[in-house]
Amino acid sequence: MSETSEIPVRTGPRNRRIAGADPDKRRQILDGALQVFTSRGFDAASMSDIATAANVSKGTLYVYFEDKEHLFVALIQREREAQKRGAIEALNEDSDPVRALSKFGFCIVRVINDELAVSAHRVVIGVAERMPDLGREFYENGPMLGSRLIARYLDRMVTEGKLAIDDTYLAAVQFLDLCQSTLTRPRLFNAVRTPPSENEIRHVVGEAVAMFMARYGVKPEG
Amino acid sequence: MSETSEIPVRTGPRNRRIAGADPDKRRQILDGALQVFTSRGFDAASMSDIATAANVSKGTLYVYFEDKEHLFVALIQREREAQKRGAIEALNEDSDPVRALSKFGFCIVRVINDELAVSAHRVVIGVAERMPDLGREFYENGPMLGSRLIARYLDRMVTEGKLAIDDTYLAAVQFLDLCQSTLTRPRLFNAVRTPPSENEIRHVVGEAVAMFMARYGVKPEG
DNA sequence: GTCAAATCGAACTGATTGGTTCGATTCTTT
DNA sequence: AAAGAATCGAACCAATCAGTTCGATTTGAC
Repeated sequence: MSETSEIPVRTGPRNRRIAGADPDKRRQILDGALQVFTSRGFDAASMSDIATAANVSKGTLYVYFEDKEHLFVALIQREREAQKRGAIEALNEDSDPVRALSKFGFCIVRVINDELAVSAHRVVIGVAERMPDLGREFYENGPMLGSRLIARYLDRMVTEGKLAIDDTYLAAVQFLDLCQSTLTRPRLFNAVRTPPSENEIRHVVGEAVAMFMARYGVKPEG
Repeated sequence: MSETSEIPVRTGPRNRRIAGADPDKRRQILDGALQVFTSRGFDAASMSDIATAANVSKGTLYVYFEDKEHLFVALIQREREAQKRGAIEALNEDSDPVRALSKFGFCIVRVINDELAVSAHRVVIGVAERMPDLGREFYENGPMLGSRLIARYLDRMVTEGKLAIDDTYLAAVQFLDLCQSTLTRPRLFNAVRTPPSENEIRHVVGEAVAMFMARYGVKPEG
């Protein structure tokens, strides 16, 4: 499940690397696959194209990945993992909700609207009907995880009396959705071809925080 | 652009129907196409399967639609049109923002999370990279249109002094996103296989309205 | 009932693709 | 330098699929 990104460098007899176990080559293949999959989608991406894009022979491709679907899954997991790391380190432990939420919202919205991330989203959603497990896994370890992270932070703020929230998970999702209002959806549909500027993001996140505090902030006095 | 759903019944000499102009047959084909496209996605859907599902010969299929892509576009436009009609009639003219927003939110969330609508969303997003025009068109005449509708209503409420909003379009999108928090995204990724219950929808929409009013409602006094 | 046109259906074409094979080549270790 | 394994690359196979063709059959206006 998460033995994806860190493959130990296995060696065979006589201390020689085993076929399909070179992590650099693996990365190289995944990079090529990323290009092709994200620019054409799952079905229209041909294995030959991927091999070419990765500067690898088709034979080697199949030494590293047993078939197209496994390659795709491995790729998605790698990307998801990268997002996860980004998100986790973005949630700093600022004890001021406004500062913490602003910072986190900004970071995560920027990541989510990045070219590659949007493409990956599109592809996963596109195959979700035929590969429900992949869709669910991606969702649970991506968006849902981010929400849970924020929810935990909100829990703390509630016990510290800095926020008044009944359902912190719902509140977390609300916040994340607000941060993306007008930004992410048009990108998903490819109606806007470039990521939002940092200023746009800052503005929308600012409004999100304002709305969030209007609802869940504790009044200065009773 | 929107001559899609109402094709006049053209007739040829001797008052006979022209090939590929029977609206019933056209509907029949689109219905079959809907089944196949939504259950398999654009690429994996074969024209033969569609012909079978529609109870129509492949030859006839190609009489009515010049190729796979045109068929798909026609189908998406029909579905989008249906959604549009649903949304427009849902926005009643209640002068109480809480009631109006609750009603509208509920209706639109139910429509959006319906089985077919979600599938259509998935497919459009999935091909958005290769067919950007379709994606944009679908977005602008779907989600974006809904937002604009609400924005107009909000404008009115603002001039009537019932709400205090700076950017009504942003507020509209925020509201729609709030209404879907925790509901639509997992459905898109197929992490939740059934539409939310009416009670769930009511609850989330209720929270959305509460949050919206906390931010944009005018204080009773002061 | 007749006749023309629409539809059927079933075979066919040409192109693409996932996946395999295998001898030639390049690394890497000793 | 020599061997042994990974990699290359280019041909190859079987399957699938978009789109076409055409004679047989149905339909509907007269």
